[in-house]
Amino acid sequence: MDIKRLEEVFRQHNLKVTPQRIAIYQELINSSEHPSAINIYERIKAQYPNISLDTVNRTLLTFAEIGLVRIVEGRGDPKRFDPNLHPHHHFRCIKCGKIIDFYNEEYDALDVPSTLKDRFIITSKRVNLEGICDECQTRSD
Amino acid sequence: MDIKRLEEVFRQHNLKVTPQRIAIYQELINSSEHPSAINIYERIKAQYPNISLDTVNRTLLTFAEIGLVRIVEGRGDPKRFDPNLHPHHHFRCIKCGKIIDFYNEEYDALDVPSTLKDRFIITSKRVNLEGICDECQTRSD
DNA sequence: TGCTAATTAGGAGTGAATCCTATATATTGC
DNA sequence: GCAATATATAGGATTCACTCCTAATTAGCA
Ligand SMILES: [Mn+2]
Ligand SMILES: [Mn+2]
Ligand SMILES: [Zn+2]
Ligand SMILES: [Zn+2]
Repeated sequence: MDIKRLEEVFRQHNLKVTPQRIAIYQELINSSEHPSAINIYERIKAQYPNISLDTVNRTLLTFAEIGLVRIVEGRGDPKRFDPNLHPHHHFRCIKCGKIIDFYNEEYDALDVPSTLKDRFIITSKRVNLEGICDECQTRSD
Repeated sequence: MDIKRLEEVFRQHNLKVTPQRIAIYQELINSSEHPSAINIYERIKAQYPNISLDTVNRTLLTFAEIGLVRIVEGRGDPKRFDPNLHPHHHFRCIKCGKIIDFYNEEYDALDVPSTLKDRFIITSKRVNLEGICDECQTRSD
């Protein structure tokens, strides 16, 4: 998503176009490891030495609210953010915490059981795999 | 799982059989809403007024390590624990945080893509649905 | 029954997230 | 462009969920 389009999205949601918001989004799409708010905060300080963690965090949560990013599913540790809105799934390493995207049409096409569809509004369906990544297997040999 | 079997499991893992461990496990299987450590702590204080949160938390994490419970996947808020080890999946309400079990053989039978199987050791495969539960739909009408 | 290593209670410490509020700024209407 | 104003931000305080520390307790074993 280019900046023009990003600014449009902000305006569509009555969010002011601020340099901080743009920088935070850019930092997020420039990283592929599903960073946390603090990751983004540390990196963005090079550009904006005075930015506050609260701004980064609040902004990322706002992005999640308007559907511009997703919060990755995990097991209770710091929230990690994902700017990739294409249907995809995750593998998470239980040793090092790395989260790797993968694409799979069978998973995308899974039906939601009608007992659930009838009772709930389903807004997200993801397959999450966990295990030990290649690097961690080597490391612990 | 009855207490006899639970004590066996503890011993198999060289964990001492303590009343706290048993009480924490019982409290967990008596609840179906995937409670957090603090939920369990609050409830168990009726029985053990002096139990510490650290004990509850440490014990639940130990249980997770030996595979006696699972930590539910969520979006970064307090860890929630699940004593149900049968293959099953979760629907989580994004409004009230309720987590509901469901069983689905199609989901259980999903193949892991070989590109992942070759590279990683897969220890868990779950389908997570999110959305708005029936009660929250009514409430916000 | 006594020894020893594991476990616990309770308090301190940590780190992420959130709240508070004075200041700054993007947007709107002139 | 300029002023008005509603929104957003910085920075510090606070909250909350853990996590660590250590002395006292206890389970398991000889
Ligand atoms: Mn992703
Ligand atoms: Mn469950
Ligand atoms: Zn790893
Ligand atoms: Zn709900």
